[in-house]
Amino acid sequence: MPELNEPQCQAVAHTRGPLIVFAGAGSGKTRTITYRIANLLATERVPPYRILAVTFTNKAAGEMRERLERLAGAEVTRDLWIGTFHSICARLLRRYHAAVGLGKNYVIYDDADQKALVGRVLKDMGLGDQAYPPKLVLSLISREKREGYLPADTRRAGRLDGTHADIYERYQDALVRSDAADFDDLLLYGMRIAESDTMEGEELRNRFSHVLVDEFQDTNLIQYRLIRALAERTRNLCVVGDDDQSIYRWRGADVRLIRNFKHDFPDATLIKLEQNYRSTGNIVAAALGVIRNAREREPKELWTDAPPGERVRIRAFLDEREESTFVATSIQREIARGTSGRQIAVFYRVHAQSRALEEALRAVNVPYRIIGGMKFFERAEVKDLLAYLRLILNPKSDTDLLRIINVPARGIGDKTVDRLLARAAEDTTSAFEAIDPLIASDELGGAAKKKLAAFRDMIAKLRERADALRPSELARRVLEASGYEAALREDDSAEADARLGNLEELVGAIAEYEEEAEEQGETPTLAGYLERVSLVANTDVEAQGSEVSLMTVHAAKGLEFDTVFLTGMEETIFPYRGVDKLRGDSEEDLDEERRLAYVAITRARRRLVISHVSMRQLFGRTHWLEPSRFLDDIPEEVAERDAPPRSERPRFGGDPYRFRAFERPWQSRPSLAPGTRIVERDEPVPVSDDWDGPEVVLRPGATVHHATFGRGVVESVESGSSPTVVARFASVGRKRVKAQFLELSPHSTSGEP
DNA sequence: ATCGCTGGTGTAAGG
DNA sequence: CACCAGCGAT
Repeated sequence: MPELNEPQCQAVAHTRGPLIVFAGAGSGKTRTITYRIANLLATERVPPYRILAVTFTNKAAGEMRERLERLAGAEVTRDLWIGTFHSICARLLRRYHAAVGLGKNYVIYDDADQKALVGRVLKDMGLGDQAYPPKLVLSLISREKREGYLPADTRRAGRLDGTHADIYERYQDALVRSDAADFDDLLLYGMRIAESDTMEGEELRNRFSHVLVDEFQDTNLIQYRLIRALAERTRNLCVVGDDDQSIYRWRGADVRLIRNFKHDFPDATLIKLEQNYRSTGNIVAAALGVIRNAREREPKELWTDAPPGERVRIRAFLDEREESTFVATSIQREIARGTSGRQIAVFYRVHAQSRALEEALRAVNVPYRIIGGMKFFERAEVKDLLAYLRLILNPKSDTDLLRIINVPARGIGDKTVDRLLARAAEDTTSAFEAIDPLIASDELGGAAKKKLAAFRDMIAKLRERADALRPSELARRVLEASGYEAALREDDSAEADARLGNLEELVGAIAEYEEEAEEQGETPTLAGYLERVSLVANTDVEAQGSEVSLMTVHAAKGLEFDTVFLTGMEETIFPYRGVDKLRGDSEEDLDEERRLAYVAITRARRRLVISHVSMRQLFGRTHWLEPSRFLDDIPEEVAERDAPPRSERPRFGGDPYRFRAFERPWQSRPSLAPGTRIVERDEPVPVSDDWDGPEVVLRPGATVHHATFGRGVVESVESGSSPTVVARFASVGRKRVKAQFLELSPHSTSGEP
């Protein structure tokens, strides 16, 4: 295998027994994995259906399948088991659903469904939102599940206080009665079956001869137990990952699993892929500078043969508008020089940062795509149609029924719904099943009975047709029969138009699924489509044509681009410091932020531009922010900076803002202190020069605030060592004041209102 | 039953 | 700032 280096070859050639591969960023990991599977198929003659490969995203699964198709042919790859933990488990549960008490047509509840469900449980129990915030409750429940505890286990182990244990139990009961599973259930159920002493468990443990897990550093305990059980018999378990890129601790991933793999499998072969083929020397050096300071690391060192390339650019701006404009115009310039937008990405730590970037890109007509963020499948109308479809398939799903029973409005109000739920609770049935008995009772008025019956008949009728119709056709009938489409057509707002468009798109997507399924020789089914929809991540889409990609750093994992803009490199943003007091900034949290920065940097092939701002609008308030500490870890010789590292820079305002920003972010609005250079410029992009202090753009038209005079508008500026402005104040008229006594109002530099 | 307002509240990352 | 629950008005 001439295209592989020595350790890569070893990994490919390894066919028996446990194997752990530490694969550094850009070390040819995907190539190695695909070759290894191809080798198992071709040389070892392992039947494809005996190989299981777990990837982190559906997209990664698709890419791996494609690559293997080229190496081994489509007939072979079709039978391989490749997918995310969740999709693999969903697939297993299609077969083994009865073993965990699920029905054949069980539905998968997403976050919103979970929230609705737990909300109902809390209401039933008479618990207030303040004492038991649904989000917190759900995170506790999720933690229990991720550590393998169902309600009875939690209670036995005394892991939660009585009330929380009760909530958990009720919540889980409701799920079971709805014939539904949440994301954690998929994994937990899969693991339980795989470990169980039953026929099904036995069958599962004998099913695969080779198990491979990619991105193993982001695996949680349940996932680990699952694959360990699946590989138990042959012990042909290969895990691939990089502890330096472990960034999902918050959702239960345990980096110790990769670090301690050798404890569980002492005979495991250990291979390290340390040569980076992706990035320039300077980018690799920058990444190493940042990750070197992580406290715990598996000993290894990324290196490269590549020439240094250009320096990593570090740019400072006043606010996110300037930053975004700079990013947008830089991209525009780069595209003008011939780079495809598809080779360019903009990263940010939190979704909220995307807004300013979008505006700036739109202003210069650069096409872009947001990866992740508000998802298509989270739109109300899309969820509504899917809820109809799910209810048709699974009448027990109360969450779906409650979502659409009065959408569009059909005169079934809260009172009626409450009675329906009460009846369902009394009979321990689903809400749908409670419709008939409720109508038969005398609890309702004639009008309500009629409307309920009409709803029941509509769903029942659709259900009768469900098997005979193609899913996309059924979806169309739903829109018709429910009056949903008609209601939107009535409404002539642009919003209603957009919703109709989205519904059309959804029907189109279902039709697309049908074609794909048929191509693979499968029968398209509603259940099949719904499962797929539940499991696609919003990050699974990619940019098309010449679109620039915008995404969070988390979504960037596993991707690479010629040019990367890493924005918002400020303390509080990156490393992120929530206003949430429960989550402090433990060393572990900080380490994970550091690894996240490492992931971001290592995505870039040729050019890396890092930016940070002095003030940023967050949660509706202006925050004054310090440059990220991670910038200090990038070696001087590989960087080209606007401003010197924090340690060498005088603090302006005199106070340690980073600290203040953390404690009371929105109250720390320092004035423009001495040492701040005031510049007058029309060009919104600061240029780097020999200035080594903070820089603020202040020009006529800017709105400022003075402690005594209040709000004012700048008329002229005199820059210099003691910058002074003439401003007109609402209270006292025109005054000449030193800039250090002024506060700058957000966005005032634009000169717009 | 539905609309529309307001005031209080929360504000990371994703399968 | 954006969202939503809760409320009063229609």
